[in-house]
Amino acid sequence: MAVTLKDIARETNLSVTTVSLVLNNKPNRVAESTRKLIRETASRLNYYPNQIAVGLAKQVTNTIGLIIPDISNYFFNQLALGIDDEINKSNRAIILSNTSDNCQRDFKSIQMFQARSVDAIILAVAADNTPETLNKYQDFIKESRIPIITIDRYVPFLNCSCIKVNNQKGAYYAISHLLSLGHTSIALITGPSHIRSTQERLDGCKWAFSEAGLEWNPSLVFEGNYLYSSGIRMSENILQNTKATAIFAFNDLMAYGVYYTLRQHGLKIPNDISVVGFDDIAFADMMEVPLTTVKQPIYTMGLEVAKRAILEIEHPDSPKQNINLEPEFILRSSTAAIK
Amino acid sequence: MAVTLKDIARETNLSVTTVSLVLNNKPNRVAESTRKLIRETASRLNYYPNQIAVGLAKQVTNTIGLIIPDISNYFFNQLALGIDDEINKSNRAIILSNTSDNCQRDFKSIQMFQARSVDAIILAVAADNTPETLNKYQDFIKESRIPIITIDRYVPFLNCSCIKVNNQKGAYYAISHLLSLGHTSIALITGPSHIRSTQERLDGCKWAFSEAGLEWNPSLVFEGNYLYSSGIRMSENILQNTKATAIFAFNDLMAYGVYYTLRQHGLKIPNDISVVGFDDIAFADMMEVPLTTVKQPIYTMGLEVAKRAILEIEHPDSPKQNINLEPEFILRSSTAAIK
DNA sequence: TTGAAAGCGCTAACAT
DNA sequence: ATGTTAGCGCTTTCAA
Repeated sequence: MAVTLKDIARETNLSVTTVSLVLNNKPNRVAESTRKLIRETASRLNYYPNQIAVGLAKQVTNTIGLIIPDISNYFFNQLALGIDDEINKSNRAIILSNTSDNCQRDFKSIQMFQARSVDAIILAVAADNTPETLNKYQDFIKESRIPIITIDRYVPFLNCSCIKVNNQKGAYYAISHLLSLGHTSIALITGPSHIRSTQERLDGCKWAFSEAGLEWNPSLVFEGNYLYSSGIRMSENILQNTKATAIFAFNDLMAYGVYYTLRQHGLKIPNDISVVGFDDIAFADMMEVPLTTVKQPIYTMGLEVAKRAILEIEHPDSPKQNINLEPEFILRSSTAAIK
Repeated sequence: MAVTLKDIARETNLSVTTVSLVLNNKPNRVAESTRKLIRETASRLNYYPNQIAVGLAKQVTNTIGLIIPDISNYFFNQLALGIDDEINKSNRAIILSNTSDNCQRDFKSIQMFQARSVDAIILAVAADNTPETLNKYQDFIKESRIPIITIDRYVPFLNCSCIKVNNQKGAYYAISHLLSLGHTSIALITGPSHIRSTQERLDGCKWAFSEAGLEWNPSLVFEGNYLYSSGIRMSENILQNTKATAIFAFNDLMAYGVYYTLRQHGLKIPNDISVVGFDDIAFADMMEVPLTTVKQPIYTMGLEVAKRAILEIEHPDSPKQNINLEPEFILRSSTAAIK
C-alpha cells in the first residue's frame, strides 16, 4: 500500500489536516519548523497524493477525456501529440477513447468520461453521423456540466467551442493554384457530403472558380470518403469519365490513392496530370513525386484545443468560441502548368 | 450535479446500501419488487455510478495506463489501437502518456499512474536509456504493487511480463531471403546498439549468415536510429563505402530513407540494389516500389498485451511471462536476384 | 498555530 | 429483506 497522509501524520505526531495544509501550500500559518518536518518526512517516505481521493474530495480530477475516430490516422495522432504536450505542462492526464468512427461509441465515451469526472472532453465526432444522431449530440452536450470542445469536425447548432482549420481558405488556395497554372478542368475528390469540413472545402472551391469567372461543373465532383482506397476508386472514375487535367483530393490519403491509379495507367505526375492534396501528412517527402498540398497546422491545433479546454475548466462561464486556424499552401512537385 | 445513489435512496425511501446492492447485482435477497423499483428509478433518473467514488471504495479503477514513446509512430498507434479495442470490451479505460522517447517521462508517468491507482501499466520504454537509467526501471518496478507489462522493448533483469515479436527470426527471414537471391554483400542499417531489439535482430542476421557458411562482415553494419533521416544518411554511407548489392534496414522507415537516397543517385530498386525492411508499416502499397519486409503483428500485439494486463490484474500472482509473437515475411517488389 | 469533524459517493462487513 | 456503520484518502470549514 502506498504512503498516505495518515502515515505522515502518525510519523510526525501531527494531524492529517495540518499535513494536508502544508503539503498543499495553503496559506494557513503553520509554524515554519513543523512545515519543514512535514516536508521532510513526506519526501523521506516518498509520499505522493492519491489522485483518486483528491478527485473525490475536490471534484476535480485533472483529467481530460479525448475522443477521436482513429488514432492510427496521422491527423488524429498528431493532434493527440499536441494535446498531450500541452496537457502535460499542467500536470493533467489524458484519457483516450478511440471510436473507429462509430458515433455510438462517441456517446458511450462521453457518458463514461462523465462518470469518471473528467474535467473536460475534447471530441472529434465520428464520421458515421446521420441527422438523427446529430441531434443526440445536442442532448448529450446540453446536459453535460463539463465543458466539451469539438475539434476538426464542426457540428452545427452545438453550443460548444470548436477548433478547426479554415477549410474554405485551404480549398481556395488549392484551386487558385491550379487555375494559375492554366488548369480549368479540375476534378474534385471530396469527403462524405454530410460532413461539415467537406462542405466547407467545397465552398472554397466554388469561391475560387467563381472568382475566376468559371462555371461550376458538378460532373467533375466525385464523392470519396477520405480513405486511400476511395482515392484509387474515384480517380479511376475520373480517368474514365472526364478529361480533367488536374485533381484536387480533399485529403492527402486520397491523393496518394490517385498516385496509385495514375501509376497503374502509366500516367506521369505532374506532366500528364496535376495532383493537389489536403492535410500535409508526414510522408510527403517519402514519395517519389512530393505532393503539393494544403497544410493543416495539426499539432498546433492540438496545443490550441488543449489550451482552450484548460481555459474552460478554469473559467466555466467563458463564452464558447469558434476558432479557425489558418492553413498553409505547400508547393511541391505534383503540379505543373498545363501544356 | 449528477444523480447519486443517495438520490435514488431518497426517491425510493430505501437505504443507500440496498440501492447499491441491487444496482451491483449482489446476491443479497432483496425483494423482487424493490429490485424493480430501484432499477426503474435509477434508469428514470439516468443514474450512472461515479467511477471516482467506486475507485476509492474498491481500490480498483478499471483504468489501464499506457506509456509509449511516440503516438505518431505507426508502430505505437497501431499498438494503441489493439490495446484500446481489447480494453474496451471489458469496460475499462486507457490513460495515455507520450514520452517522446525521454525515459525521465517514463518514470514520471509511472509515478503519476500509480498515484491515479491505475490497475495495470503497459510500458514501451523510451529509447534514450543508459545503463544507469535501466537500473532505475528496476527500482520503480520492484516497488510497484500494480502489474507492469513491457512491450516491444525488452529490458533485461526486469521482473515483469514482456510481449514482443521474435526479432531474431524476423531478421533471419530477411537475410535468408536475400541470400537465396544470390546476394552476399548485404549492408545492414541497424537501430541503436544498446536497444535490445536491435541486438536481437543482429543475432538473427548472424544466424542466417553462419548457416549459409558466410563470414560476418562488421564493415557492412551501419548503426541508425530507426528514423527516416538516418535511413537516408546511412544509405549514403553505404553507397560511398561498400559494394553492397542489398540493404536490410531494421525498420521500414529507414528503408524508405534508403529509397530516397537511391532515387537521388538514380539507382533503381530492385534492379540496381535490393531493399528489405522490418515492421510492415501501413503505406507499403503507396510506394512506387512496394517494399519487401518483415511484418510485425502489431495490432495483435496490442490485443495480447491488453489481455495479459487484464489477466495480471485479475490474478496478481500469476507468474510473469515472456511472449514472443511470430513475424511474417512479406514478399513484395523491392528485392531481386543478383545479376 | 493546530486539530476535530464532516463530507466527497461509493462499498462491504455486520447488524437487525 | 433491509439498514447501520465504518471506511477508502483526501479537503475544508470551523473551532480551539
